[in-house]
Amino acid sequence: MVTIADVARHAGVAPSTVSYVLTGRRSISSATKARVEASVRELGYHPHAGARSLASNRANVLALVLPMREGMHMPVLMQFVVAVANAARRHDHDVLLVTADQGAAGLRRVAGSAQVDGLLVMDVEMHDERVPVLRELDRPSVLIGFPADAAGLTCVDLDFAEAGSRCVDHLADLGHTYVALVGAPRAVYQRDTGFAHRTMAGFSAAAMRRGVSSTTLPTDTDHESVRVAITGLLERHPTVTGLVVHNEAALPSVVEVLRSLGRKVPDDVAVIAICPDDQAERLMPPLTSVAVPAEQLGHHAVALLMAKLDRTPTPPLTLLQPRLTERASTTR
Amino acid sequence: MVTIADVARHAGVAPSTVSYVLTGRRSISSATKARVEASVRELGYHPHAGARSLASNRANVLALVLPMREGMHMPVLMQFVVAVANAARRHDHDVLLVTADQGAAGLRRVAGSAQVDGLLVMDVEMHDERVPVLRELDRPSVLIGFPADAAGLTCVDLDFAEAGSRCVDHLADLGHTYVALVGAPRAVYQRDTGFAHRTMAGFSAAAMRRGVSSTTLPTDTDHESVRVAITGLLERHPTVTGLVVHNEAALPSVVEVLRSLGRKVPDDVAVIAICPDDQAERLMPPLTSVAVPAEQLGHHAVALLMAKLDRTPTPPLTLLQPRLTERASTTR
DNA sequence: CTCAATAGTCGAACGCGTTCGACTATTGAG
DNA sequence: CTCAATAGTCGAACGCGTTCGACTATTGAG
Repeated sequence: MVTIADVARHAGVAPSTVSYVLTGRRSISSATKARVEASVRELGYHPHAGARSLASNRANVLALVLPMREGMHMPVLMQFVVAVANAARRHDHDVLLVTADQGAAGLRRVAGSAQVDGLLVMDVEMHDERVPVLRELDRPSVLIGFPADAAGLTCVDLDFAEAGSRCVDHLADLGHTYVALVGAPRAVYQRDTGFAHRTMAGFSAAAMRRGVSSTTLPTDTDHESVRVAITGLLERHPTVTGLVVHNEAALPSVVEVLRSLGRKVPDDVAVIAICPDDQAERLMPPLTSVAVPAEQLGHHAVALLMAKLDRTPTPPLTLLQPRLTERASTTR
Repeated sequence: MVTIADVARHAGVAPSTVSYVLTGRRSISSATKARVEASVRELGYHPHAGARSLASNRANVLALVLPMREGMHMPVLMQFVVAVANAARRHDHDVLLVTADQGAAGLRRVAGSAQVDGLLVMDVEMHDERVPVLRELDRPSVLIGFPADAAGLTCVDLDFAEAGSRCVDHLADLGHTYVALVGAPRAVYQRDTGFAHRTMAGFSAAAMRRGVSSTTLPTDTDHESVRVAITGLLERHPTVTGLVVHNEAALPSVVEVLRSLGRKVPDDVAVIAICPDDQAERLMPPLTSVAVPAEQLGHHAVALLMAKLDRTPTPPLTLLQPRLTERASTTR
């Protein structure tokens, strides 16, 4: 293994000089800098991460804490993970995975051992056992999603209330007077998942504001449950002409059930989904949708965490604005 | 921050004794051990990861190298990532993410800086630029999937040839005499992705062996492409009565196109998918399927890598056997 | 031209674990 | 009972970077 001493010898300078070239913490003459950089390249030198972390008190690693529960929508999750890893690299940091089932102890472990400089916590719930732990850690963190009590924390998320509201506005603009929200499985609401609640709140508030009638129903993801739910919905509320679906996994079934009931999309029923664009595009007809901007969220979360590491002040709460894309499921 | 010296002082022993209690590398009297462990708990001591890595030459971190290209199936990927992270924890290791776009340089960086003890490389292609790099690294690695030249490497994967073959056998057992493989997008075959080729080879070989006619076609994932492909297939080969679909993203569209063409599943056309169970269950009718055992693959890959770290001999090639689950799409 | 400030470089100390050799006390074989 | 082997513990050295203080050479202000 090549050490900084080898590089120093090769370049004819002191080890500390090599360090200053690499970290840029003191000015170095351009001649020396060039010589050292050539030696680094020639010897294939990579600083020992452990030694660096020990000496500098910086690991250049961020923890990415994955969601607690199953039933998360995998594609969005994965997009997010990749976005975070890439954004971190652009800031010269790596990403260490901490999975759900390690719980709060996992956070204490990676922070306590100085394995990471900061933490990114995904899919935070309203009453999340990890939130108080984050507060007591000596390392900065950024939450994706936000808990009931966000005091002293930095949170970032899609503005789901605005997403729900935007969907209703779009339908109201098209002349619909009775709209329904086909939501996440009941369990998601029961465990107080913030984003599901916020979508619903935005949806209902916009319906009030626009003077359109509205109803909401939680929906499981298996085909039979969706069939029962949608059939029941249209029986109880026969004049509903617009659906907002905030349940990625149930989406294909919703479309299929409408067809089997003889309801044409968009002529009889207009449909808007809150889901990734590629999924909306793949269905028949392609669905008007509001996308969860996983990549943008990931980048933003990393940027906030890096700012906190630099002790730059950061806003406690960032809400990304949703983007609605019109497709065939709402325009006749 | 609490150090080993603090713990030693608190327990009234030498730092080295604390180290021996924690690592178990020398025998310690149970009285001393208990006292040290109590001090560790009381002080909330976590060994500094960098110092440990520097002193012991072991980071207790594995690199997980994500796939090179887009178009991977996200849910399976994510399942795999989580399975790897959990399995690694059970062996007292953490997982560092290395994304595709870092390429071979990323592997050199994390290995060269001693940030990781070993590497897990996902979705290896037949001619993968990362393979020669893995060979020259001084750290062990395990590949998921396998390249054309696997000499000196350890690989693990689902036996996709057997998966393709199992599907044909199932259809042949049910009396089908003409079967088609609806495969991945053409691009996947063009870039020599091993698993797609192997499924096709197993499919074709089994058809020969069983004396059933067969055809294969690559398929893009958007609805329109699937419609064109399936319609064309059934026009050119009107007596095809069994489809094997190895393309998760196209699956909903395949089912939908068959319906729109008036072909009943399973009465007119039987369908078997190679896809995760939950997806097969969610479609209508639920599909007979061969699952990609992401979790099992993840565990196995980690177990192999840990064995290599312990210098235990490991088989160069491990193929996990596929499991076929019968559902409504093949039984009348 | 003088003196303070800055640029550039070095050497030593330090960060926090693990490991090695040495030592004492205990155990067990004969 | 003796002596070798083992169990248990300690202290020092070590791993490899970064950072601090010190020093020299150079620059720039007046």
